[in-house]
Order: sequence, then C-alpha cells, then structure tokens
Amino acid sequence: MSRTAASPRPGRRPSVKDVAERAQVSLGTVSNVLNRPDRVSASTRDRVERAMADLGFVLNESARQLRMGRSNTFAYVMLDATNPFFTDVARGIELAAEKADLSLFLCNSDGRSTREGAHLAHLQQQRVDGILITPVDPDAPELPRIVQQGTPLVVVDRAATSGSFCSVTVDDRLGGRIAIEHLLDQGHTRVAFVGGPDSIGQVRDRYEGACEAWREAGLPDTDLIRVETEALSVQEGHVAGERLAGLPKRKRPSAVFCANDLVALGLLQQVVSSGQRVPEDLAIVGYDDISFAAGAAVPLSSVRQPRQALGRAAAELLIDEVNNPDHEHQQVEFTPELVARTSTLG
Amino acid sequence: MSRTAASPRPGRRPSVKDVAERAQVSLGTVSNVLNRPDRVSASTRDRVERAMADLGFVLNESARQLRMGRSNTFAYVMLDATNPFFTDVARGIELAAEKADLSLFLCNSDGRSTREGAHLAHLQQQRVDGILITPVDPDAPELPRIVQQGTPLVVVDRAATSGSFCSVTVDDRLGGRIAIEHLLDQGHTRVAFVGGPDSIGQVRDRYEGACEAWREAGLPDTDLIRVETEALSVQEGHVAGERLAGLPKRKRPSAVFCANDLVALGLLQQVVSSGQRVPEDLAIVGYDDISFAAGAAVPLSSVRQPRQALGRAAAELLIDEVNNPDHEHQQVEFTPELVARTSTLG
DNA sequence: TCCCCGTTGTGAAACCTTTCAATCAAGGAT
DNA sequence: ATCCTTGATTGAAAGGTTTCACAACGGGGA
Repeated sequence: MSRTAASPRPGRRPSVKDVAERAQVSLGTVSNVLNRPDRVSASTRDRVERAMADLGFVLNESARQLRMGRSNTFAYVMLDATNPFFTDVARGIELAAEKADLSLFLCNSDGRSTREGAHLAHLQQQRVDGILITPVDPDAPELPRIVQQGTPLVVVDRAATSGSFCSVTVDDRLGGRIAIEHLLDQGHTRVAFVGGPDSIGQVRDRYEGACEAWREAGLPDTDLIRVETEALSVQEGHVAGERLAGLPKRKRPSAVFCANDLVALGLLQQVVSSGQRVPEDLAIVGYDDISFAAGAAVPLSSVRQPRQALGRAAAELLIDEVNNPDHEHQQVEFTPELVARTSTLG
Repeated sequence: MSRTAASPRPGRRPSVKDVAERAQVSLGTVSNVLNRPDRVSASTRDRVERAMADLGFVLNESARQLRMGRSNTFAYVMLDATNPFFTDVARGIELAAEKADLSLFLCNSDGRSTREGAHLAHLQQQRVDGILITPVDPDAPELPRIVQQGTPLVVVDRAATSGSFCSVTVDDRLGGRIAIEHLLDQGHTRVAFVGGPDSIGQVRDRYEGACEAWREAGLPDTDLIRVETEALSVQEGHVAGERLAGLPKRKRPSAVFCANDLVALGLLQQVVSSGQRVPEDLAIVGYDDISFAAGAAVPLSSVRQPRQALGRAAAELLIDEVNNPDHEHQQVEFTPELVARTSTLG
C-alpha cells in the first residue's frame, strides 16, 4: 500500500487567527461567528464561514476549555464494560447527557482499582464537568477527594457512604429477598445462593436479603447453601454448576439463586447439558434481567433492575449538581422487581 | 440529606503559579518537578510536592495539551456498545493503548450517523491523537476529511475504501463460506440465511460468501433461502424464527446460518420454546462466537472472529501512524474460524 | 447641522502550561 | 585570586480561544 498524499497543511493547523486573516476580519469577529452569530452581519458571517471551510478549520477545544473553565463533558467509569448490565446503564446516562447537550466519555475500570484510579486522575485533569462511576470500592478515599477538589461525582449502583456526593442504587437487599420469596412460593425448602467474591457489595447485599427472607420463613440456616464464585461471569457459573452436581444427592438444593445473570446463564448451561431438567430438577433465578436472560433456551427468571432509568437518574442528579447552586446531595433508590419465567415456573 | 460543606477553594482551582508561590520557587521549577524531576534538587522537589498536596493541585490538561499540541489519547467510536462483539474489540484496543501509555475514550454511535458525526466532531476538537472507528457507513466522506484535517484514523471491522487510512477486518466472505461449508458437510441441502438489514456491509459480505459456497456445491439458488431482519438483535432473531415456522413444511430449511450470534440466540430460543429440537429439527450456526454462544442451553456453533486481536491490531496500526513518519497505510485482514458445537452436531 | 443611539467590528487581556535561553551559585582547577 | 564547569533555578514567550471595554459607522430625531 502506498502512502497517500498527506494533507497540504504547513505543519500547523489553522487557528481562528488564520481564519480572521483570510476573511479580512478581526479575531474577535471570528469568535463571534462561532458563539454569537446574531451579533455579526450576514455578509461578514458568510465570508468567515467560507474562510473556515476553505482552511478546514477545526476549533481547538483545549484552548476553549482553558479559557472557559468547563468542558461540557461527563464521563462514566464502568466496572465491567463486557457486562450487559453496565452497558445498559451507560445507555441511560448517554441519553440524558445527549438531551442536555453534553458529551459522554466511557471508561472501563475492568474491576481493577489501579485502572480506575488512572482513569479518574486523567478525567480530573481533563476537567470534565462531572464524573459518574460504579466504583470498585465505594469507600475508596479518592472519591471524596475528587469532589473536594472540585469535580462533582455521582456513584452509580452503590450507596454513597461519604456525604459528599449523590448516589443512585437499586435496593439489593430487597432484590435478594424477593428472589427467595419467589422460590419459597414455589415450594422450595433447600436453596443455594451462588455468587462472589464477597468483596463485591452487590453480592453481599443480595445474599443478606436472601438470608433475611429465609429466616423469616422459619427455615433453618443450614438449608440456604452458600456457593462462592471467584467472579460474576458465565465461566464461573459453569464451575458452580459442577460443584453443585458434586454434592451428595440429599444435600443438593432444588433451586438456585444466582447473584447475577451471567452466573445464572453459565450455571443453566452446565445443568442442562449434564442432562438435568430446568426447573423440574433444579429451578434457577438470576439477577439483572439482561436481554440474554429472556433469550436463554430455558427462559430465565430474574430480578429486574431498571437499568436505563438508573443511568438516567444518575445523569440528572449530576446535571443538577453542576447547574444548580442550591443542589443537595441525594441518595436515590430504585426498587427491583421479579420477572418469573420458565426457569422457575415449569 | 444535607449539603456537605463545599471544598474551601476560593473560586479558582490552584494552578502551578499558586504552587510556585507557596513553595517559594519559580513557575518553571514546578513544571520541572512535574516533567523532569531529576533536574531539580531533592529539597526543592520536596517543598514543591508538599505544596501541591496542601493545595490539592490538579494539573490542567487543557493547558498542557494546548501547549504540547498532543493529548496522548485515543478514542474508539463503537457501532453498538451493547453488542458483546464490540466490547471485546474495545478491550483489545484498550490493552494495546494501555501498554503505550495512552488513554482511551469510548464513544457509542449506536448505529446512528448523526450521533457518530457528533462524536467525531467533538473528538477532532478535543485533538485526540487518533481515532478508531467502526463506522455506520465506511464510505462516508467525513472519514477521509478527518484524516485530511490532521487526525489519523483507523477503520475497524470494515475495509478502507479511501486510501487515506488503515483498516483492520476479518474476511467476512470467507466466514460466510465456511459456515455454509460446515452445514453442507453435515448433509444439509436446504438452508436459510437470516440477517439484515442489507445496508450493513458485514451482512452483505457474509451472505455473498455463503452464496459462493452454495453455488460451488452445485446446489440450486432457490434452496438457499434469504430471510431479512430489521436489525441484528436477539429480538429480531425471535421474529425470524416465527417466520421460518410459518413456512410450508416442504419449504422449510433444515439448517440456518445467522448473520450474528444475537440473531442466532434469539432464533434458537424461539425454535426450542416452540418444541423443535436443535439440531435434529433445525441446525443453527451463528457468527462472532460471543461468550454467550458457548453458554446457550444448546451450545451454539459459530464463526469465531479474533475480537481482541482485531482491536489490538487496529490500535497498533494507529500507534505506528502517530509515531512513525514513514508509516504506510495497511489493510490487515484476519481469518475467521468455525467453532462447531451442539447446535449443528447433534 | 448636530447629537445620540444602535449596530458591527476591533484588540488586548486572561486562562495555564511547557520550553528554552539565560542567570546564578558553588566548587575545582590553574 | 581568577576562570571554568556543572547543576539548579528563573522569567518570558508561545499556544488558541473567549470576553469585554471600546471605536467606528450610519441613521433618525431635534
């Protein structure tokens, strides 16, 4: 392949100054064409616009930001960009941001604190107007520090512990509770909770909710089995399925509650392919209701979270914080909802 | 909730100047601490660093960029952030970028040209060092224009038509061909191709490859049925399943080749839930081999693309273009590979 | 004819950083 | 005592934009 002729620019890119020169106007006028077109006569405006087109002028956002002190940009630091739950949340944020004429950058921490920290530092230096984040650790001291240094921040899908920012969550304890109550309704008295690691707050809360409901039903603690996974992935669901199959028959649960749908789908696949029937031999309920849940060959019952709404609410809180001097930090909590499908209903 | 005491900053954020003042050094020295720490004595360095910490100094990236003329940032404009294929590509890009000490911003065009255009304009203004993009339309005149205006660009998963940039692709015709050849091997003589809309280049190419293989096998064109969908989603796969079921029995295919895995999974679910067996009644092969494919209750055969490698290669080409004055544009093409699972093997 | 006002256009200052030539101090060699 | 060298520090310029006080111009009213 041959290198195509490079653009004929003389090293530097055209600036407003160049445009001004070519259009025979002052620098300020060019800026006016850009920002207050009404304050400049039609004829000069034309001239300036033609000059911009001829030169291939592209405004330098760094310079503008430097001058203006704001960037009209939000960023969302996701915990796991490959989990459909988070991409849906991102979609909700994006829609709200678009409506408010803000750009949105997505960053992926991939569950690693170091990567998260690097992203945060960079975003702060970029002077984004606000940061949305689903943090690896919501108690990390960086978060309040960032706010304190002047960049507003909203935590998504975890509760704010520090009082210095808003948060938007779904009630994970309640989610755990309704999942278990549903299984109890179906007559199950021996159930496994599959998920982990325990360092993930969402997992802890869902498990606790499950325990509460279990105890209230008067069932013995020992009949709610805990199977801990190393991650919330399809792969780990598979592994968990094998571990369950290894249990002596009488200890085996008749139903499983998975900490998220990825795990549930992995488990489902393992269970079905090993010849068991779902839900007759084993009922399964997942969490998140990602779009693949309904599409599984045994449609998966799941605890639905309002994913897009979650994102939208978070973005709106941030927008308020940026624009409204009387903003007060809020903790918004959504309510999950059980979607019962074949995997628990026979 | 009460508003927590705002940070005690006096309106403005601390700049190097403030740091310099507090540390009793000149402005240039602070910059040296930041950029060439070796060129400043240990004692002053300490003093400066303490001042930075005390003031909560955060470097202003806009100013730096303005001065330096480069941002050390790439961006990837994705076609569909909710499709696992693209998030995996993004992951590959991210890993390569991280290794080269570049930040990566992700943008989602969501298949809409207008959104894509808005993102591109904004990125150009931000002066990102380079753009990776899976375009809605690879022939859009914006792409060469952006390059011509000085921002290098690499097209991902589509071939470059203009000679002004690199591209990284997977051979979609070959992918279509091997999918069909696999089905022919299994003895199928009546097959449907499901996917659309036809405006998507990937869909066209895969279909053409399929046709070629079909003709070479000497089978009549009419026995390769075309079922066009409105999008490449799980939902649309479902719809397509219903349409197939509506065909008179003798016209019904014994196997289906889907343009991507989302469609295949939707179809699979519809087929299974309507009581047919896979692959006995209907064999299914998908495309992309996303992680949910292996995890489907009938594990899905699929044409695997090297997703992460695709992203990595694209990022590396862009890095070369940015750093190497002798860079020559290249079209890199990867080869897809069939992964046979239960959905075609019984 | 003169004054005032509204409309256009101007030019310099400010935003914050990096760079580079120049200065300064101190110590070693002559 | 003087000169050189080395290493540390300085100060000013540059980078592209927006803003704002101001000038220039023309026209309407008195």
